[in-house]
Amino acid sequence: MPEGTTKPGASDASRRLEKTFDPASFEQKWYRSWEAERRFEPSGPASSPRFVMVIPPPNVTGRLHIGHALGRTLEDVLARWNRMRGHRVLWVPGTDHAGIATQMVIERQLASEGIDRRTLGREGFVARVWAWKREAKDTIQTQMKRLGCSLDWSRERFTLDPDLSRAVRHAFVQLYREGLIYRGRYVVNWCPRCGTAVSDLEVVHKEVDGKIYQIRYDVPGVRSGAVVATTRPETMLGDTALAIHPEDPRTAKLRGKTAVLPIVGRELPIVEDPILVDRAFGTGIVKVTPAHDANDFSTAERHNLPAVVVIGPDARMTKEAGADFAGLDRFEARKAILERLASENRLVATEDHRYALGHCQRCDTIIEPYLSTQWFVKIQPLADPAIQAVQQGAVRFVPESWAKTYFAWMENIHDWCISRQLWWGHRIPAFYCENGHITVSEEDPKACATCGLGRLEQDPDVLDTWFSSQLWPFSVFGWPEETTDLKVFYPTDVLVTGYDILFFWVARMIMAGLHFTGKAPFHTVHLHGLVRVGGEKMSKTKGNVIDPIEAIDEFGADAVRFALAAAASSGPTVSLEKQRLSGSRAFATKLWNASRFALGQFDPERPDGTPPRDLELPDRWILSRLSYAAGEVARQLELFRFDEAAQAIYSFLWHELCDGYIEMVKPRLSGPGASTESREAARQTLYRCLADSLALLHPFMPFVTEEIWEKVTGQVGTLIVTAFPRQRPEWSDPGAERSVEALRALVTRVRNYRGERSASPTEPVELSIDPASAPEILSDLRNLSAILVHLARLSDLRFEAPLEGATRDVVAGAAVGLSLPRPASSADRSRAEKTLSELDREIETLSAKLRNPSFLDRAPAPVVEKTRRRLAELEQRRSALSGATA
RNA sequence: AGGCGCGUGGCUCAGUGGUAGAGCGCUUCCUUGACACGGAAGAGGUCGGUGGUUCAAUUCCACCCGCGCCUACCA
Repeated sequence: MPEGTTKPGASDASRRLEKTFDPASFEQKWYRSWEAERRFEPSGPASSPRFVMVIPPPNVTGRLHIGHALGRTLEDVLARWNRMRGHRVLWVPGTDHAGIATQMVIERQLASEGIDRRTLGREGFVARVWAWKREAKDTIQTQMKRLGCSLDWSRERFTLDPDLSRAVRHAFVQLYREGLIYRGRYVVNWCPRCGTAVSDLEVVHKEVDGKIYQIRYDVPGVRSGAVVATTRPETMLGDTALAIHPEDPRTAKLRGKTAVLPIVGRELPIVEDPILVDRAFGTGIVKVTPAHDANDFSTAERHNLPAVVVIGPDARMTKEAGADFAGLDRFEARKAILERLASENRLVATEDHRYALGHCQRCDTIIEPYLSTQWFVKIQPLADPAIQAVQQGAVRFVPESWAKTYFAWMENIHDWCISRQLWWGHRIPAFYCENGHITVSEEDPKACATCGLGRLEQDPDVLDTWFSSQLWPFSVFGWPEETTDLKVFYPTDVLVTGYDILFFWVARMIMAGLHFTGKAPFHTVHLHGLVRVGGEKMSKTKGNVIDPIEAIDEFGADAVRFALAAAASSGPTVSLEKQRLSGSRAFATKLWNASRFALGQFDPERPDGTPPRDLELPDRWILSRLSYAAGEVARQLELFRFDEAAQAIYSFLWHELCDGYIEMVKPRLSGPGASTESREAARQTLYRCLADSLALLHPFMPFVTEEIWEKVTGQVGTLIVTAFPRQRPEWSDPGAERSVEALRALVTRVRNYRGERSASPTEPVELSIDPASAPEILSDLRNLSAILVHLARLSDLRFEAPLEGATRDVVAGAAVGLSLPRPASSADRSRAEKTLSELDREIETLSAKLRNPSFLDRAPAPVVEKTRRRLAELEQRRSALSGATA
């Protein structure tokens, strides 16, 4: 096959598209072009509205997954759409150091080399992480460029950059001085494997099947002693009291007594505590282990009880646990203690028990509540304004149902443990002198602020990674400096992210933004769903992971983007199947081929897309539909309904433009009988539809639309800044829509009739339209008769009452007769009878309704009227059809 | 335990107080000068169950069943 057989006048290669659609051949070219033309930087007059987003900075732990691709696609759709509607758009890129997650990645790497991070030392280890970070950042950047993200790379940031680190330090110092950061000894969530404290949010609760043990403690003076229940017998070595409810008659005899801790022999006061003890549960007696349970810790504070740490940071029993158990792992200790209790006859009962147990979000190790000195943010004073901001509408969630979840969490929020016993992150700016004083300051202090001692040591710990992420919407612009960028681009407009980090990040950004800048960091939060495949979370073990780059290689970036946007409904899951990807690629191919056809019509002179005055019915119809589609895309995008917006442009382009309009006008474009004026009207209309479709689709499929745009308009790389098409009231033409829809219905009816009569598509069918029917569309139908004959492949079309023997029907209000030059078979007749009985059923339903007095009485008049009309239509069809079969 | 959400054709999902929609898949036909990653026609659903409100419920309410997710200090 000779490539590109030339048609007369079609020799200009710049106006031709290759026969095969190959996205890889142009994607990178266009991204480089946009970058070179600095299209991703905010531009346009300062008076035009701005649209600002910050990227949720991906962790520098590795590669982006398909979930990132979803979020970035939605953001890019918004960025490109707003750019095209004339906004000054800024979308800030960057990455997150992701303290614990990244440190773990490197530790795993080291482990595979047989190295422990401690042998490298803190500096050596951190240097190694930095080297990794540079690599990971490049990978991530390349991935986002492949996806087409129109991020302003000149403003790229990293949470450990010097200026962002300064923001972190400033925020810490400010909160400390305001009394909103404090240091203290409390029970925190401790991961023994990671060797660090974690926040409540980093603990994943999972149901486990375990046992609950009842243990008898001796109580001098009470023969039966005290039986307590526990799921964690190993912690009993750290008991410092028993607790009962002050109003529980069952345990009244224990009041004021002292119990003896088995094995250890320690005397335990029996305290009365209505908060800790639930009268309705178990024996009504609770063991109090202040060092290993947060509730017990606060109980101990209320009653002035000591805390004994019996499990160390490595989850092994401490010296305090006694010589028999010290050094044992916590679960080995449990076994040993149970054996001892059993041998002492103190184990009263062992029952199966299902309960929730905290696991480390990162490594799945069972979390140990651990008494240690940590830094905390006092959160209530920050949470209150953040609650109000959402209540008062300064920040809104889309979908709005997330506000409920937000409130529920914010209203029961606990202080935030922000210190981490890690090496990778922002070091806590607290310095200790030998006298135990703390100096907190933005610059490294030379001497203790309290006693002036010169020898200071900085706190070895780092901050929770989210402490810096919460500052992201303003730290990227140079806060706390009053930079120009901060003034111009903050607060931002929209934040797009998955709902899984609503608490981790979104809520904290709102709190931090309000506290540090006095402004909510964005007015709208769009929370999208999580990507699932076949209803399941993607996981490497299930082998259903879709890698975005592999998908782009296979289907093209535009198809990946379109599939993601089209799948992004308002629900909590975004279901992505491979078939969706191939379906989106087919759509891109369809656009490609339709454009090839159109380009063939635009020679030798390129139309300018100005529809002439003497438009014909199909032209007016498609422009009316185009205008509607343009309005619909914008309306849906306003609502963050990316799926509906994608659907609107999809069905216009494929079903109306390609299947409808192009097929209707082919004879006018290339047929011998068409007049120059008629051809010109079709060319201009086709050009307008194609150019506007490219623009409407560009936010979703930037590469292929830019590629075709060049061929269609002759402009290179300008689609990205072309005005987004708007709904045009002057193009709205309900009359043309009605007539052309009627035409399409007639064509379908004829094809359908061939099916009923088992006729081949080429068998001649005669159609007659009764001129007495449907007077309002009759003249339009006469105008459209050439198209009707062509599309329906009619052998004859007459505007007269149906002939004897024809199959009668009513289509779009017009009484028609259809006939083939051969008699109907019995099969044909039974099909017709089936249609009739279906009609009868529906007629009966409707007339029953209209016979119902309360329906007539209470239903609104338009509904009754509509029902009447529908019934009349059905009866008309019925009598037409039965006339033919009778 | 509480909260939120979901249960619609084979699959994945939209949607609405007035006799159900899309994409994919399936069946049949069509290699017609843009496109077989295509065109045409078609089959396929008591909208989880039971009650209630209503002239009318897939849509609103209650309860139940099933499935997710989030939050949670019941020893």
